Amino acid sequence: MSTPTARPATLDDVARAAGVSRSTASRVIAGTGFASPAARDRVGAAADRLGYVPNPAARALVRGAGVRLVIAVSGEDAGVLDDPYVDRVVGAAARICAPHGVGVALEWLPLRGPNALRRLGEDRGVCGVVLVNTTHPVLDAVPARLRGRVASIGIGSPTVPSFDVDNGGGADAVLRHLYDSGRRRIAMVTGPRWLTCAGRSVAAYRALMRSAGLPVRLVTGDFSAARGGRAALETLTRWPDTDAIFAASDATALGAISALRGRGIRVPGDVAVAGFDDIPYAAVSTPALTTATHPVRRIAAAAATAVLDGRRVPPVTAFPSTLVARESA
Amino acid sequence: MSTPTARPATLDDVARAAGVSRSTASRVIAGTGFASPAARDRVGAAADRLGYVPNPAARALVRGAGVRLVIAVSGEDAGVLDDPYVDRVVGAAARICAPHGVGVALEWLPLRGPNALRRLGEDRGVCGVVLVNTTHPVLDAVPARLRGRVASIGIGSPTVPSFDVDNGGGADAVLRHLYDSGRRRIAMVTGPRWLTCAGRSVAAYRALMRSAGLPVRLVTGDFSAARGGRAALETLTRWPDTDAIFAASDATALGAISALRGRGIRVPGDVAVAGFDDIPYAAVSTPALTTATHPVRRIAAAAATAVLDGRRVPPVTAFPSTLVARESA
DNA sequence: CGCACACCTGAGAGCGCTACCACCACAAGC
DNA sequence: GCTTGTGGTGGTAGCGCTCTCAGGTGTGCG
Repeated sequence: MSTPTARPATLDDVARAAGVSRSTASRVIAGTGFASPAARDRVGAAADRLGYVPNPAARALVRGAGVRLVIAVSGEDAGVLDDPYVDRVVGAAARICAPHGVGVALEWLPLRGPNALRRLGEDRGVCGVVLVNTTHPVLDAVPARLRGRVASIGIGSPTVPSFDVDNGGGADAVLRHLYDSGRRRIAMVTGPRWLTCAGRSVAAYRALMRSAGLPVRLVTGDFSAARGGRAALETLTRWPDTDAIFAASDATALGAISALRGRGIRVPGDVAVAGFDDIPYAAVSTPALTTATHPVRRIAAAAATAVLDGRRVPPVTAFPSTLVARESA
Repeated sequence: MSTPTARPATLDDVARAAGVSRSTASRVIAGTGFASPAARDRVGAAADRLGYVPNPAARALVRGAGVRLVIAVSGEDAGVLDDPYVDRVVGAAARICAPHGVGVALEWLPLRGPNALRRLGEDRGVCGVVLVNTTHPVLDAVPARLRGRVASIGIGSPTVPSFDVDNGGGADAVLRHLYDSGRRRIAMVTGPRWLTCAGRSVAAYRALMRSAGLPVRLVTGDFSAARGGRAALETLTRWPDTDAIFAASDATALGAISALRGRGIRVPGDVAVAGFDDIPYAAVSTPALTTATHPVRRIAAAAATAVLDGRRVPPVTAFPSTLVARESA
């Protein structure tokens, strides 16, 4: 019923208890190779009885596998690791990894210096890397050992599969909603300029403005609420007749609404504001935020799964984004 | 400058390159035992040149150390893992663990069945556990192998150190603010009933109400926005003259404000609403949320550090919580 | 009857590392 | 001279597991 000693059971203990060799026990536990039903039953029973859990370190050592999945986040400085978005990615990945006996580590990957991935390549403890907000130089410098064990949330490359929300589709849905509700002077507060994947929504914005014959009004943001507030004010200063702001993130939108309210500008009365992400607080903000969904957890889980499985996956997986029309636009 | 082969360098490679034995190289790298300055220099140089990174699996195997820190979250069901609060804990822990070559895994620890920790005790891959929202039965069933390698965010026990925000102090600061601004019919929406640590703020509420001779109006919540909205409405139904609601979390407060607004009740005009946590969105909500700080990341980082170091720490570490007075109360 | 070909099993090497132990050189003390 | 350190070093046994390889026991077939 319980382990005789304080020491956790090893495969040897299980084999002895089941009356088979370590090899056979290993085969049964790992589910590889041949094993008679009888042996299978006895080993299974012994493992249960002793509460046997394989030692992932030993397993990783002999298989050369690694025990750690690294979430590598690029950005200006290590402060990007303090982002709620990054937290959600890490949380979702940590949940996926747990049953595999794999842990998740969070590191900042500087934009300069493509050698950062090299260190992770040398570290045999690393079984895979999920890149977040990365850039092409990084994608092009994947060490040989990590080939096929890297996924990217955002842009990808021929060798690194990409997982992301359909930025263009989501932006398009929001912008059309803005247009359909009569807005004609629509400005956009973007994500950081260096972030290529954020460019998709900007492209959708430009395309729609052009096809509708409307002016393009772009202000660079960084996904943060603080920057969103400043960007909204800047927008109204440069183009006072703006009647709608599309923010690249909900945080930005919330910051914009707050700043606008501080200036006595009504939302959505004077200016409609829409975001992107549909964070949990979007539904209970005042006014309730109109936005497009961004299934961060599902994206992160898919990226982690791809790395863990090491299977071939399509080069690009885009998760659909749908409009959530509430009150702010 | 670079590894000659595609295979990452091993300690043997370093030793050979430095012209010393593997033992000496190990001593220098691990920083244990004697080593002459000359040997130290040569090994260090060789390690740099080869880009040597120790294999954490091998190290863990021989030291019997474990490579994974498990964040074990208790709650009604596995859905608690989807909480932004949990995400922040995991993010902060993952950041602390990365330099140690340790990964973080996220698991749900059912409230029933104290044997859940037993499995983690049998798993030699687990180097420590951080309990979140746990209960006494779990704390009293720590397996021998994990003794001294468990920390709790929330309540602790004689053997498991506790790290938490000063719930009582934070609640007290918010409630006094409510009282000082003239509110006299103050209701509270609590956290889940089974969560003992949440009881501290309830105790502070009861104490203040009693000493001020005010009526106690308690409604049970669960920290969520949805429940917060329903709880606020319930409060106003049961006690229509309520002029302030203290919510045990910002999400709850935001939900309450949203629901109140839906009923045409003005915040803070008719009812003041205050939260607890000071989440990033509290500053940009409408009205800006009055709340008390809750340094989740610092708490999680401290808990992870304690587990990683394995050093003795004080049984209780309470992080101060301060009032952030904004518009909602 | 022998031979191929399943299916199944156990011995044993070895993944990369640390830690124990034996050893060596040299200095100090009787 | 011999002992007793003291600082430094290398040999080597394993940590717990997987996986290859050499067998060993059946069945079907020429």
